[in-house]
Amino acid sequence: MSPFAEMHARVIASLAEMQAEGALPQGLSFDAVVVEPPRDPAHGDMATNAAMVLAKPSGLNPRDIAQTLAGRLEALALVASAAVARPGFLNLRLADGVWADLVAAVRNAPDYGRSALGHGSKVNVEYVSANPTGPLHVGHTRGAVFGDALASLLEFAGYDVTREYYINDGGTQVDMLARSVYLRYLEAHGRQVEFTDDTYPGDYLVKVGQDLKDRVGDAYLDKGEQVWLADLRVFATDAMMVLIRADLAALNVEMDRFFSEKSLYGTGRIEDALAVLDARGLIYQGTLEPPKGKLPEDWEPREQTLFRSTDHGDDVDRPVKKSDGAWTYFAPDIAYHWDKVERGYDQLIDVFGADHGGYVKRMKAAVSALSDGRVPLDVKLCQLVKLTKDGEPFKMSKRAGTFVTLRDVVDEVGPDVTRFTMLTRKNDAPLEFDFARAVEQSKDNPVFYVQYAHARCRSVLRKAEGIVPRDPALDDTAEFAVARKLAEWPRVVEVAARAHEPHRIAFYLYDLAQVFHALWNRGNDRPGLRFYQESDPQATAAKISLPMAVSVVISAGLGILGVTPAEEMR
RNA sequence: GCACCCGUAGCUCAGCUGGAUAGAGUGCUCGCCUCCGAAGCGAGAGGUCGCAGGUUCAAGUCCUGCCGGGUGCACCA
Repeated sequence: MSPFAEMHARVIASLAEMQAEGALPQGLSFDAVVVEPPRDPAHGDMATNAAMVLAKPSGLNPRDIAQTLAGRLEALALVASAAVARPGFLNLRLADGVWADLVAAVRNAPDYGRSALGHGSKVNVEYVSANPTGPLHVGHTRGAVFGDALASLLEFAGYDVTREYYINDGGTQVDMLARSVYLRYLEAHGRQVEFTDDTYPGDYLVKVGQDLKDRVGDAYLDKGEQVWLADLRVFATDAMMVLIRADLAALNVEMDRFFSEKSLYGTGRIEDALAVLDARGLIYQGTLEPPKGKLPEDWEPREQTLFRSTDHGDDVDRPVKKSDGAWTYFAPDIAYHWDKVERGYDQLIDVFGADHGGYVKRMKAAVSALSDGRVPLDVKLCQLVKLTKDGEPFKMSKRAGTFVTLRDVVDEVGPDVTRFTMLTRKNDAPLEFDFARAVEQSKDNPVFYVQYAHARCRSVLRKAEGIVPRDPALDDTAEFAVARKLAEWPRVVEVAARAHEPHRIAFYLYDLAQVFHALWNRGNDRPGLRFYQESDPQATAAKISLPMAVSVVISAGLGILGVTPAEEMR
């Protein structure tokens, strides 16, 4: 248990005692009471807002509440002092032994920070979900890294997580892909071909065309679409999914499930999902108002089958069937989310590119309607990635020609650097990814800085191999600073998991690395602070708990981000 | 025209889902490696948190309205 969680429990217990003794009125909610690290370390180790949040509902002066609470907490062995500060904060300073105990407890506890927050509830995280029409590009890379790290984070926080990829293999873009492969097939037979606007010109289809030739020989030559289209749709998407899976593997992303859009057609799944909405009176025939502002040239009123998404927070109702009776792209998406709801998830998360922002409300409306509001859907939008090299824009791909692929990035800097760097920004902030800076070995490269801290820990521990750690005796402020930072880890995990924001883990690791490096640097001036004491195994035994604990937390944190901790910097 | 996201130090960005004197990196200024664990270290300057109201003990954080930037806006996916 982290010191913060323990102190929180103590504070709540003390408040309950005060209630029992009549110092506080009955019927108060303690939900808003928090124990957190103060911004300014001079205020102490922890602070609680209990007195301030209880002042109003209890009708008491916050100072009086704080004073009474202070007296109770000071009686605890782990509290060195409790001081009431101006607005009504209660600042706590903990006994030195608390921090030493924490370090001793963490040094062999790889599960430190793991949380029961999720209570094993089922979460489905859908990410990447790129059209199977080509290799993954940088935008997908960010989504892949973000989604994967979020999934790991939720696992670490006690959720039962499924990582899922929705294959958009049902729409017209698959016809385009199939025709493109056909062109490459003709090419493989030595024919001259021309790629039009509605085909994919990328080199990655050359091999697919050749593979097709190897498989069917000249059977499809000079034949119409009706002969080969259906076969090529399958053949081409299968080939693309092989490509995409390999791309994901290069990034160390492993999905639990690939869900095919195509599998929804002709099976009644879409009809079933819409029947659920219909049963709730949310499906009707109607004509939409033309959009305000600029009117599309070819706009004309058409009667369509509509989903009354406005009943669930959307701005306008959305068509599920086109005027010709075919499904819109929204219909299978509804069915897919209905499938997820039926599979019993307590919570759904979709990771989209920012260009799909306009899609969020209708998707939330659909899930809300399908689950009667029981299953929350959180949609995380990932902003664009701007690629640069030494500050200069970096655009062309070696492979795809028109766009930079995931492979281009991973080949250049490796999966670890790719992943960490992608998480050094909040998901909804644009990300500048500089190839040169990403591999630079300096303090302003967070990847290196965190890896370096871990490598230093491991280096010390290799030197001290065979020495059994003793309980640490902390006495320097830099040592306490590291211990305090370690104490924050479980809180960071929970806060990040609750907010669905894995970047918080990356920033925390940077902070931890920073206080650790600071302590290391102090060892320059004060040899007594060094972890490895050449001629004094006893002293070393007392010192190495700290680097052990730090490496435990950095490993765990990097593990969440999907980054391999470095044993040494080479 | 509407919706969503963003606006914080010269620059790139954090800010723990309402807490105390708003932080980090970089850049700038000054001081530090004949020896030590310097792919650096220490110190300093730098801010009307886009603007204006509102909510309350407390607002960078929540609400409203503007300003500026990005994204998306009937049967395409």
